[in-house]
Amino acid sequence: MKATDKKAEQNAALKNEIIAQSWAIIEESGWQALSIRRIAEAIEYSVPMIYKHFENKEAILEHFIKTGFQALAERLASVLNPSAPATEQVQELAKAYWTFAASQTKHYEIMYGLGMPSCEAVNNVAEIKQMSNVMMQAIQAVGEEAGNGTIDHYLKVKTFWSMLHGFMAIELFSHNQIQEAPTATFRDAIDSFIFTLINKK
Amino acid sequence: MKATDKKAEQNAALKNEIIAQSWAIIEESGWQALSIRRIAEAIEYSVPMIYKHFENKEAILEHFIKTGFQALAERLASVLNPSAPATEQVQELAKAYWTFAASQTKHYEIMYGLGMPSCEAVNNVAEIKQMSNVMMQAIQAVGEEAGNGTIDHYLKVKTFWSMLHGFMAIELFSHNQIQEAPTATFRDAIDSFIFTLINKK
DNA sequence: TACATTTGCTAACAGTGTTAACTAAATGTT
DNA sequence: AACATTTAGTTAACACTGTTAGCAAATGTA
Repeated sequence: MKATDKKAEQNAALKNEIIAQSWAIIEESGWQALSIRRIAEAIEYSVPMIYKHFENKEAILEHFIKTGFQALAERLASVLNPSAPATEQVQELAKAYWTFAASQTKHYEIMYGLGMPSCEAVNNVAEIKQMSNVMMQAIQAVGEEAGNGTIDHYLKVKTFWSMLHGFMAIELFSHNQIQEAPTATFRDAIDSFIFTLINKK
Repeated sequence: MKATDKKAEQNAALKNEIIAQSWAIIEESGWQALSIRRIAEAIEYSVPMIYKHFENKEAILEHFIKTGFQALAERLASVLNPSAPATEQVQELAKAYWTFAASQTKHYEIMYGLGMPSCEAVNNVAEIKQMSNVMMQAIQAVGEEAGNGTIDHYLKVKTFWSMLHGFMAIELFSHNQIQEAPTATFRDAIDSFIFTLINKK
């Protein structure tokens, strides 16, 4: 079975090459510029070879949606420091979210920019659930630390996520890019959000 | 000059027809499905006729971005009732924003979905400024009513807008549509935002 | 060596935005 | 009325796009 293994390896290698070259194109020219023929030229294979590894073009972009949310979820999880004050953790999460969107803007654009078309996949994307779990953890911790048991955590996570993405979208919309460091507006909004977690209504 | 007037009228009529048929296509199949040839078929003219009235396809979509923000700004302005309590006005604005996005989802998708490509135009779009002016008015009123002079209104408008759009985007992202009435999550978030306008820090 | 399978390609189909070059009709001028 | 000129509208092409059917060459198996 050594031969078939080698084949499988070569197969996987080509698939990785497709992914790598696709990403190179996206990084250079944006995801709108990704075309099957450009990929084919980059991997130095003919067009139909790509369809041996991906059902269609959308599947390639979906791959980047998935890895994007995966990377984001990991980044968020990595700043979750249970020994730090809970409110600080939420701030760190927000900061990490901003930094991800700012430094991986091309990735962020695919994740939300394509968005609606490939929506069926969204609810099944485990990475998104993972992300919201991380948020949930931090938000819950704030509630507990403040002795505030009346919070609807699910509701707050959605609000948190909406706020985070809202700022990113408007930032992209207005300036076509996201500056490196979170703005005062953003930090203020996050602080306000945290405030609503602490204070019982 | 009657003859040239008639020509101008016919010209405008065809332009309107292009817009109308384009919109019909978008409403039926989404803005991704809009193509020059489909428009040409619908207006019963040949393809190059369209280029007599619009520089390119993007210009047609940009037209809908503009009219979209115009309609949104008008809707928001129409619920601005100076004799009502200021906080209630902000709530009404948020509700109106939601209702617009829910009832004119195709329009809303073009306004933000295309977004990044045609970004240069954004800052010049007077309709967006008009929208933020309406928001500014209501937010300012809350601050005054609460005797809170420490608010940075510009900052709060941006936060407000980011929150509103953030919710719409996540709603579209998760369910591919926006339900008719604002969710409890949304109303709660808006109330929290208003809370930060009232309370001095 | 003869057959079967895999590997990869060419070439096409149907669609896209965009434009150059043309015809036919309407207009203006003598 | 006859000619010139502008205008309205067309056809047909170019250079792309995603996708796939069919074929040739290389490989593995008997």
